[in-house]
Formats: sequence, C-alpha cells, structure tokens
Amino acid sequence: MSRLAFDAHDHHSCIADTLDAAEARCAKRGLQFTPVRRRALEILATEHRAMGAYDLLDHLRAEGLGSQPPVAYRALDFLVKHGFAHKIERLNAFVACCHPDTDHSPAFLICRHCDAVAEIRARDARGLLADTASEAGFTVDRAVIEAEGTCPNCQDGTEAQAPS
Amino acid sequence: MSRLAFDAHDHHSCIADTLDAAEARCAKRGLQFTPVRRRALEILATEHRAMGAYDLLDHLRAEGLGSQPPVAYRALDFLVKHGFAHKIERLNAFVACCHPDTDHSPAFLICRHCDAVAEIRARDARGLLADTASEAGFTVDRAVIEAEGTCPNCQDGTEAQAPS
DNA sequence: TTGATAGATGAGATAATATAACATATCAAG
DNA sequence: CTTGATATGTTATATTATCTCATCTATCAA
Repeated sequence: MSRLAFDAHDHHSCIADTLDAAEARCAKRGLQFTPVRRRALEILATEHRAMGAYDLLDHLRAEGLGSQPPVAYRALDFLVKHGFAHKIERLNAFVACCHPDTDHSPAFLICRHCDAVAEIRARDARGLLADTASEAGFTVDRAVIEAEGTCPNCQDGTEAQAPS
Repeated sequence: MSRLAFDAHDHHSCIADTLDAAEARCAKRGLQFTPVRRRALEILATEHRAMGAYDLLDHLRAEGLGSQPPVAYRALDFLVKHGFAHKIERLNAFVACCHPDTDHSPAFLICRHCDAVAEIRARDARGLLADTASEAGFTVDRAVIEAEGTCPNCQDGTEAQAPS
C-alpha cells in the first residue's frame, strides 16, 4: 500500500494525486465533479485529517461555495458514495481516501492523542469477519473497521502532540 | 458462543441472565447498580435491539425514572463503560451485551432489512487488525467492528420484515 | 455524631450532527 | 424548445450529545 498518513510524505503531490484520480474516475463514469465537490475533496485532502461536516462547511462558506449544512452533506455524500472519501463512524467525521485507484477494503487507525487518522487495508480482517458472519447465515455488504489507539508519532513518551 | 440474536431463543431467561450477571459484576467491583441503571439495562435487554438514547429515555420517562437526556446518557455511559452494553457506532445506538460473563471482543452484524443487531465474537479479526496496525507502529486500544448486511431471517425472498 | 468526600441524580440550557422539504438552476438528450 | 435528470440554494427542523450547576446519598474517617 502507499504511505500511511502517519508517515512524513510529499503532501502536495498527495493532494494533487487525489484530485487527479477523482477527476479521472468521474470522467470515466460520467459523474459531475462540480466545483463544490472538487473543493470539498481538496479541503479534506489538504487538511489531511478527519473533519466534521460543519468544519468542512466553514471552509466552503469562507469561499462563498455554500453556507448551509446540506451543501456540505451533499458534497460528502457524493464523495463517500463514489469512494473518494470515507466516513469515520466513531468520530462522525470524514477523510479523503488516500488511494482511490485501488479496489480497497479500508480500515482506519485513529490516534487518541493527536487525532490523526490513517487508512490501511484490511482485506484479511474483512475476510475473516465475512466468514464468521456467513457461519451465522449473515451476508455482509459493508463493514466498518476502526481501531483507536496510539500512533507511532505519539508513542515516544511525548504524548498529546498536535497533529502535523 | 451463546445463541445469536437472530436465532429464536428463550428471551425471558436471556433477560434474567443479563441482569443477574450485571448485578454480580457490580457487587464484585463495588459498582452501584442503581435503579435507573438497572432498568436501563433491562429495557435494552427486553427490546433486544439497538436503541437510541432518546428511545431509552422515552421508556425511562414513562416510568418516572428521569426526564432529561443526561439521565439516559449517564446510564448508558455506565453500562458501556463496564461492558454491560455496547454502542453501535454506525447507528448511534446501544444494545445490551449478550454474554457479559466472558472476556469478549465483540463485533456486530446489523441487518439492513429488519434492523436486528447480533453480537458475535471477532477475536481473530481483531488479532489480524492489531497485527496489521502494529506493522505500522500503531497500538490498538479498542476496535469498532460492525458489519452491515442481511440476516438469515431476511434472506428468504421476503425482505424488509419487522423485527421479532 | 459529625464532617468530608466521592459518586449519583435532577433540571435547564445548549451544542453538535444530520435531514426534510421545497424552490430554482443547469445541462444534456430527444 | 422542452423534457427529464441532476445539482444547488435556502429555510426549517430533527436527532444526537454535552455542559453546568444544584442537590442528594452513601461511605468512611475522626
């Protein structure tokens, strides 16, 4: 997989890649990558953390791209529906998807100290879960897998750091 | 593990077991199993589904056990904190724990059609998740694992049934 | 018995998250 | 052009959760 959000990385190109990939997928599928949607994704990617819908709305409002909650929720619905962003249920918040190209089964690592959220692949864990479920006769459509704990940057004695 | 919530079972004794186990654990740990807390757990166990805090509050209010939201949230906090109930993040709702005796790593199966929620063990899936996380230097304290899909009772052509 | 303390409850207000409902706009296809 | 589908603007409201401060209760030590 690509770099974890915990790692240092070239964030500028990471934003550009995210937007380019989204643009390409929208074109391919005939989806409208409108200014609000594009900008919403860009804000999520730039902030690089889980943002609440109202956080996002504040940004959009400051840029004249809409002032009421439905604007943010609609953009987020679109992004989540098409896999450009994910909702973190535990936080009632949203993150840009780090690798929208690949067909992925995301799980999330949420740091309690610095609030960073990293997306990882959880194919195996999902498989196991689906197996266990099917023994009970249950068919899984979608699974929420979110781990809370301490990220590598916050392990080093110095806790409760601010996010980078 | 004990029976799944999807299965038919002796619900009366299931409620009694839940309450007895909670009472015993509170006694052992010096926790106050007060009337509101006890009744809250009893309501959750009786309804046998994921209930919102305000649903629970409605029941409590009808019985004169409190009328304001904090009453319900405090009782739920207590129950969740001590493992007598769980929060389903995906639904912002709460369920009584089916087997509070055992040291368990719960995961949940949420039926989209009838809204039933079953608690299963997910020790293996959790282990895999923790392994993957630790490769990234992340230490997991707690994990939310919730699968949405179709329960065995709703597989049989006749969908969108009411919960039992 | 008294007082101190911690935990639990009561009550009012408000914060934070999310959706309903309806009007208007945009745009591509026929 | 007009129709239909999708997107946006706006107001209002629903749902979920917490803050604050006062009061009460149980326990324990002096």
